[in-house]
Amino acid sequence: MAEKLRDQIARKLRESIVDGTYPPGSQLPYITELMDQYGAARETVRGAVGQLAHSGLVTTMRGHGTFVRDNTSVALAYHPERAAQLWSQQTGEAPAANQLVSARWEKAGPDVGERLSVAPDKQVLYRVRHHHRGRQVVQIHEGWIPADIVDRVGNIGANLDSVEDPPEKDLYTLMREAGDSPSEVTEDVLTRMPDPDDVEILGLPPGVPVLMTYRVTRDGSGSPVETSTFTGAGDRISLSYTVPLNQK
Amino acid sequence: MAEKLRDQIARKLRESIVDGTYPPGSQLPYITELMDQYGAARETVRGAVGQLAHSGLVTTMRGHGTFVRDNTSVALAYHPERAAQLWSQQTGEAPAANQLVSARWEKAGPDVGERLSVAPDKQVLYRVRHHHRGRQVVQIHEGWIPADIVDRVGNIGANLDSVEDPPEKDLYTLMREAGDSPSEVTEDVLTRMPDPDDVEILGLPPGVPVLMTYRVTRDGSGSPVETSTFTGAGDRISLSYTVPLNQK
DNA sequence: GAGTGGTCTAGACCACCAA
DNA sequence: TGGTGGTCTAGACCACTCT
Repeated sequence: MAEKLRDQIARKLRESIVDGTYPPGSQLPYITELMDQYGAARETVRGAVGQLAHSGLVTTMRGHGTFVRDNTSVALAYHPERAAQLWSQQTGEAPAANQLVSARWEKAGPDVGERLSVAPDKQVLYRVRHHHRGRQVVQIHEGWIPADIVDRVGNIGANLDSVEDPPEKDLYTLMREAGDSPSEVTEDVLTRMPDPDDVEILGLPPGVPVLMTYRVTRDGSGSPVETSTFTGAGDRISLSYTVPLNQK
Repeated sequence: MAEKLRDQIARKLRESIVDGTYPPGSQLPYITELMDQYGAARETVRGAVGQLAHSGLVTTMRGHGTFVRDNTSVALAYHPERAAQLWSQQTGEAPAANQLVSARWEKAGPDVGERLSVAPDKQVLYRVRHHHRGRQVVQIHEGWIPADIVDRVGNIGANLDSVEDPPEKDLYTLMREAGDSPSEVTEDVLTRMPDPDDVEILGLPPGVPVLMTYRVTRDGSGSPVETSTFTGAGDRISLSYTVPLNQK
């Protein structure tokens, strides 16, 4: 079967982008020009451009035109080993800001309960943080801590009433001081398209997926002391892991 | 400003999906029914359903209807520590198959050269593998090995002519036997939307991103012995990392 | 005001599937 | 054969930006 007109337009535009005819930041022909060029109707051309937009290749700006997106810079890298400051820029800039958005007690529920090895009806401290870079949120951090850990660590509770997150000691340091030393983290990484809430909070353009990280932190005896879910903006986040290999 | 009709239809359908009115696997109303229900034109309804499809929530099947996708099972997990067998199913099934697709000598180029710490014009062995689960490819593995490593390891070359990948010793084992023991891997994880090639090879439905993993394997002295790029199907792949934390 | 992309329509025709 | 979703059209009107 013949190639659809819309797919053909999209393919040729895509080829022109990857071969450098339209470098990052440059402007694609106007929709009206593409209509003339391919003898296609408006909605057909828009469908073709829409394919590129949903692939994250271009961005459309009403009143201006269509522009090639620059996807070369995924600046922020997350290293689990450095949970203390959580963020390090690959360029060596300062860590990203870290804002506490909400904190409350709730039941663990089946998912979090399994990750923390506690019963689903146990109370856990649920906290949400937004990691910023400039004014933009680049990652949503949801964390759950069992009640007995909170009791021992104690001053986590001080954060409950403060929305502004001071440069306090991080959770891992507090846990060590309380005797619940975290010694190992396991992180499962997945990807998916964002839901409307993610788009809203992270300010995601079309065609950008999110990185999901499910973390469980354990103490020396293997008992979970904390679990977290991270939702990162796919165009601004990368994760970095360094793992030793078992020698033969 | 009023909510667009298309967005309104999409939002209500989305809400009906998440609240269980349309559970995974169930069928959404036909386009013609939604046209009547909302008094909207065909293309408007299709745009709304298209939003859900691009979010990975539903799948449309010509001649049948629109169905809610089941995204609960991301069965395959990748553990870098177990590079020997590369894949382990969370359910404990056998590792996925591993097919050598191509192998050839080429110049490292700037990107691979930097990752391997060799000059861009140095020759490297470039190999492509497809990781299968059943008949489907779930991950594309591109690997680059410097010429001097290949010389010492030697029998990597045996794979050059074979398209079927026998259950041979894996690369890490061969390297250890040759004295180039890999002792550490660094993996950078990103996500993006697939390009048409990815869609073709991985058989990706609309609205599914890919997981990109950039790996560098180093020996005991910190010299790179291998680098790889993994492109994983976002609906069938997860990565799993376990990292020890530095004790205070 | 002129030009951009965004929304929406009513209708035609095509490709695929089941009975 | 009848119903499904997919493609494409020609045209109207809207929202936004710059001059």
